[in-house]
Amino acid sequence: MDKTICPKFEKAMSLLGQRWTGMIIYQLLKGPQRFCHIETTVGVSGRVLSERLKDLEQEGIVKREVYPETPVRIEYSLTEKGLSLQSLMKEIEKWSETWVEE
Amino acid sequence: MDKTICPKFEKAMSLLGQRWTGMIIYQLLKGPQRFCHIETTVGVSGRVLSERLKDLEQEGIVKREVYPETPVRIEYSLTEKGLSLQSLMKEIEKWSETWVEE
DNA sequence: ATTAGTTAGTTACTTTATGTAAGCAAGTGT
DNA sequence: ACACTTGCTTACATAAAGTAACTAACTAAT
Repeated sequence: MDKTICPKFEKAMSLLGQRWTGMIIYQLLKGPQRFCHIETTVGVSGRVLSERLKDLEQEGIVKREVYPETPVRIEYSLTEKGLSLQSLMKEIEKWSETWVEE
Repeated sequence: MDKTICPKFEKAMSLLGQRWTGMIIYQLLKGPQRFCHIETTVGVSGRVLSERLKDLEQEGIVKREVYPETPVRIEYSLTEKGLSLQSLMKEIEKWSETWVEE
């Protein structure tokens, strides 16, 4: 029984284990989308969504692109690093299908 | 682009996406262990650990066993449902090794 | 018999995170 | 000028988490 926990794992967990972060990534795996669409589908408040997207951008997981249309369109999408979380999300999906009851 | 999110996935996420929950499960995958050992290795406060262990027991993920020795020994371990999270944890580990820098 | 030490918590209080709802900037449409 | 859009931010209220002291139940030592 090891006394210590891998710091990389710990960092990954402190990211994914944050409220809403997983749901936001899961939602973005469906394709690039704008702020208010994530807000309504995920059910997170704009205040927190804004915070999370900034964190995820900082971590290189999410990319933000501005299209100066009218009204302005800003699209959030996953980077390579973000997309690499797909198999992980699939695992959670699989687990939930087997073990979670509605 | 789907408008809705699978409720089972959502429930799994609200569990695993809770602060400390992932770390506690990860730690318990190393084997059954007692309260204060989890507390120190994971670095979670006793107050929250107590709360989480109750939730996880309720969800059927963690099992609590009392050994009336001196001083009393109480061991927490994973149930079958809890152990089934191993591959998921391995995925997070794998991802963190590839993408997280210390 | 009193004092100290053990584990597994709980309790009261403080700090941090999140929710809620209103407001703002920058633009178009009427 | 005024309403309407998106993508936020701000101020304030509530919920969650951290901290440290305390308790229960027992042993071991003084």
